[in-house]
Amino acid sequence: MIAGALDTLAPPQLVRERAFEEVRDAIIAGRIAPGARLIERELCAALGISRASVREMIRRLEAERLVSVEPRKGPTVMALTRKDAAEIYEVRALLEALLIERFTAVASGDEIAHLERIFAQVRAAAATDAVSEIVALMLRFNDHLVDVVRHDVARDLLRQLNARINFLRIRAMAKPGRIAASLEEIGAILDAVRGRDGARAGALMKASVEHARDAALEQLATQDTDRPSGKRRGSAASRRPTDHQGSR
Amino acid sequence: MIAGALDTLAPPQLVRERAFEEVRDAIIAGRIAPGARLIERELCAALGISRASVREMIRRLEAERLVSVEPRKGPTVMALTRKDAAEIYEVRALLEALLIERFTAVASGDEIAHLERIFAQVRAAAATDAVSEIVALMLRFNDHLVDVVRHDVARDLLRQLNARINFLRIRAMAKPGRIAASLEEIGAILDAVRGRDGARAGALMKASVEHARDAALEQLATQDTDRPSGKRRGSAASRRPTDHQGSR
DNA sequence: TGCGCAATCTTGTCTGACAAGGAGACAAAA
DNA sequence: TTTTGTCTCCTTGTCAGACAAGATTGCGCA
Repeated sequence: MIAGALDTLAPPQLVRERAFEEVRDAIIAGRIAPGARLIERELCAALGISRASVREMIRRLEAERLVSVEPRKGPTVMALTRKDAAEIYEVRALLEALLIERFTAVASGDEIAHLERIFAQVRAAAATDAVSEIVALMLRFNDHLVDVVRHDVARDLLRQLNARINFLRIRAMAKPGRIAASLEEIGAILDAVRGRDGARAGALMKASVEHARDAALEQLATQDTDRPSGKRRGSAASRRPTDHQGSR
Repeated sequence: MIAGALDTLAPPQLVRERAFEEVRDAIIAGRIAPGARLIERELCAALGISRASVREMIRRLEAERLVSVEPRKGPTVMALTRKDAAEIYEVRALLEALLIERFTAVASGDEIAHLERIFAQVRAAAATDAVSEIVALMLRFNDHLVDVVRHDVARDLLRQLNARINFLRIRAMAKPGRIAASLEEIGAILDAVRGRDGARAGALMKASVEHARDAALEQLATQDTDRPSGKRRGSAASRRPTDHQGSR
């Protein structure tokens, strides 16, 4: 039996896939500003691919709500409204609570130890104030939960939601005191996990994400204009041209 | 000032949009069998559109998990595994509980009355055993909740999840006794809503969806093969050709 | 019966084309 | 000066056709 000794071969990367990942990453990292238009020609030139492939990629960005497309106007990078952000955090709270609760019920000692190892990395990153590093590690924390719990649906949904708020999470985490609060909350969650108290771990997780939401909304409060209501256009970022320089 | 007197015009229906809706409806209604391959050329012919449009539509079906695409093999209609179904119901339970709880907190008397009117329609349909009618009305029940609560994120996610399990819901609802049980549960939920007891309404909703899940899984238990594991192909439906006859 | 190879499909990608909707510039009219 | 009409340019939506390379299938052969 060879199974286990070899990894399955990575399927040949399709042009449209790589293009999607490239643009998605640029959007969630904020390298393309919210509100910026994505013009097919420019994408073709920047990525070196044909319009057909660009358009297929855009359909996917659209379905994942990373861009919004108005017919005959083309896609613009989605600008997160305050309301969207609040809703995403709410759903995240539910899903992550579910995951940690399940995890507490089914994880082996090793798996819990691995979770704690990730937490240690988060703390290490926190010591250096590497904010986006911290957020990235917290995503790995999540990944471990879904890996263990094997909840594909929750994983997909969280991936989608996290992509939309990634930038906001980083901004929120940069708030003074936020890192320390986060660490403490996660510590408490891990205590509950160690004590195999799933209900408690779930409740703590839910509360933790809701705190994160509050911090994020405060960040947004200063300069966000709730609903992009009808007529008004050109709110700062939206007329800036797309910015591809960051991508290889 | 004219604003407010007029509604914004509906955007012109794009070919790719109509095609998407057509195929999506065929899939969720089961007119195209799970596992069936969707061949581009056949879709072009059946829908009377070009390959480019077909391919853009497929990207969206893919993102919504209605088809799964393997590179260079093309899309096949997603076959719901037992595990997927269980997970979808779990997330649905969380989201719908959230919605009914919010609804209970914010709904006006009129809005509650409208919910009860929809429930009356469900009961009417139940009297005639029109199973798919019942499920459709229950979706409208949901729609009313999200309309009132205005939770766009939850609405999107539920729409996506419901599309994937629609067919299963219908099958589960056909089980003897299931309709009566459902009606009773919804009745209890409405009582809680009327009494403005959000926590109770949420808990009842969660339990109700979980009951539905159990019924659905029983339906699936009889003939489902959990994971489509690697090599094995051609499990009954998957070699059946696509079936477009139902669509205009 | 089982295997290997060639013929046939099918997908992935590119190119080029064209109609029609949107946006901005500019001139004419009130 | 503000409003309206017109023109031009840009961009999207859609189509047709082409071709390489990976998948399938069926057939002949052992």
